[in-house]
Amino acid sequence: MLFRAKKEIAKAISRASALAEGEAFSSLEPAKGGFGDIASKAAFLLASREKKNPAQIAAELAPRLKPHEWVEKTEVAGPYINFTLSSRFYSDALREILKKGKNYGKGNKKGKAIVEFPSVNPNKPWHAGHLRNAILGDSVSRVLSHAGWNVESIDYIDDLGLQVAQSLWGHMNLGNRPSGKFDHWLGMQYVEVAKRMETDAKVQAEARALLKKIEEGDPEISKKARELTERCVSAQYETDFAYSIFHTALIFESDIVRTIFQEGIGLLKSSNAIILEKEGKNAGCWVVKLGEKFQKLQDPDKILVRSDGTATYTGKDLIFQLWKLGKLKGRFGYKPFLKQPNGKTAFATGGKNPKPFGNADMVVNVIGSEQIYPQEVIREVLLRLGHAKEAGRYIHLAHEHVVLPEEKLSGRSGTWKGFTADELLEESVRRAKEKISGEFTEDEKEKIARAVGEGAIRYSFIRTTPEKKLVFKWEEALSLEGNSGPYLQYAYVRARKILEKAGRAKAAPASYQFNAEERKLVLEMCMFPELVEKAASSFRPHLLSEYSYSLSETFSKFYSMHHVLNAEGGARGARLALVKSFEQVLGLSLSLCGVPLPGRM
RNA sequence: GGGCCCGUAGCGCAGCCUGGAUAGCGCGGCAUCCUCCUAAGAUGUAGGCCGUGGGUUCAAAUCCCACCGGGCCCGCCA
Repeated sequence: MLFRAKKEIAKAISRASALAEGEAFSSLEPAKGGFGDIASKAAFLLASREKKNPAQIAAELAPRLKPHEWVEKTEVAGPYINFTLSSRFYSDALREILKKGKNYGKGNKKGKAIVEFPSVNPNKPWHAGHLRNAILGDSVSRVLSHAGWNVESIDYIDDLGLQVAQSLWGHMNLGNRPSGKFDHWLGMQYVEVAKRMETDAKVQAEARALLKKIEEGDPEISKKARELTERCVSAQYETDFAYSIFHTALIFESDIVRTIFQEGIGLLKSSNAIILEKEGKNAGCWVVKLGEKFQKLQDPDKILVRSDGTATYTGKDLIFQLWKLGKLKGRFGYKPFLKQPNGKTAFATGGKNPKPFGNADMVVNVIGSEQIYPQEVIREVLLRLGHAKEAGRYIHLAHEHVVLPEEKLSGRSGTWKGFTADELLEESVRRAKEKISGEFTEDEKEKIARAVGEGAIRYSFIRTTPEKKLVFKWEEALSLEGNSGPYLQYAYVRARKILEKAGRAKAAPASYQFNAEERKLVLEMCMFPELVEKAASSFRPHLLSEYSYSLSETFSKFYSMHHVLNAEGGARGARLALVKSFEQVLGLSLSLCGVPLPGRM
């Protein structure tokens, strides 16, 4: 609706000036406080072209504009031409938002996108850092989906790493009587094994031997390792679910090795993207010669296949990415793995059922920024394999890490203890519960605190841009006031409460004259579709958390200044329509950020 | 040696892609507002050479260059 209004204004400007409609359209921006609703910078453009004073041009141009019934006022302020939208526009806009309901801001169909996150090693609980990755990945999935992509959220389970071998060693030698949540218990045991490995050569040798057996597919050891990792992953996913983070499929590395590895290696070797090094320090390895594009690297050759025939991490990842992009014929067999609270089953490889997963038009990998270089290598190989289009849609969504004020979060040394995703949520819920005043049953309190506690964390983790390091402080992460998740939830609940008491909401009467606070609220709701598109195309869900906050702020102000239920005449109907659409839009926006909607607060 | 990211109020952040009207927000400080759709709220106020120095431009927090601080990367580890 706002788009159409801008289109109309652009048309009018174009008709009255030398600007093309497209230029006129891009000269439009939201007007700043007190200057109407939409501002045009067209005069600047014309001024530089005609070598005239922009203010003068604006003054001449404005009176000749005959926009549309949606514009009620055209004013000049220096070089700016400011448009004030009419009440007619506002009532039309409200009607449209209400009509579209859950589909408001929904984009056109765009193909399939695979989003990969968080790929945590399956031998420890998630800590705050993994949580940031997962929240980012889940939010991006939600946003892309609303923007029109068919999204598959995929988790890569590295069940062949040394970490798993170490945990298996611990399981076999340090006792296997888990207590408490399995991933926590296993994680603590891993810390112990890692410590021993540093000092005890025997432990190291035995763990390495186990790793070899796992990699070779030794029937007994592989089975044990798989059981261990699946059990750990199941425990990790309880955390996943507690934060409303969901997946389509879990791909185990052991299944990658079994199913597509040889084919992938073969494809690479037969291409001219990588070559077999005959001599020098990399003799016997298959490498990508990065010399041309990565000139200043200390070593411009990246090894993908070692001289013993095994693939490096980047080599394996490359093959997996080729599968995601539909470049390999091999297909995984799946089994239902976990029933998720959103009603959808998460599948895991290692079963017998075929599934149409993979073969994506776009790949988004949510991985720490320390992996920028290997991710670039993969993109470069895609290019050399002739997949230019795919390389363009191979996105590394790089993010910085969560650090503690004094140290880093480390799986091996156990600094995560006290900062696991589970402990964060528990503490957050506890703080939320403490704050609940009103008369609620214990059960209701628990429900509210769950939603608020979860919302506080999801919001605080998503609101900072991914490229910024996040120093974890309890007070900030779990903030319940001001710019925080609960603030948004509170605004939502207030709107809901009004609607519950009001009965059926009707459309705004066409003749109603909207006041300043009402206009601001509608205008902001009109921006939602544009925001969804922008957040999706830039892979920045924090744009939507910021939007949600701003929208809630506008609503809170409206709420404190104008009554709805006991408003007189047309105002009641108009405001109810306004509140109803606010509840819809904020609800949508919050669900895209993964902030749960509480029933009451 | 080279590359990437960050640097905006006491603290935590948004804005930078796509340059324009007084640089926004939260916490903390101070001062107000609950007989009224729940105050997890609203209002006001103090607080900023937008890291530094150059350049481009009619116009720079925003674009370009150099530098300074902090983090990360350049492995036959993952």
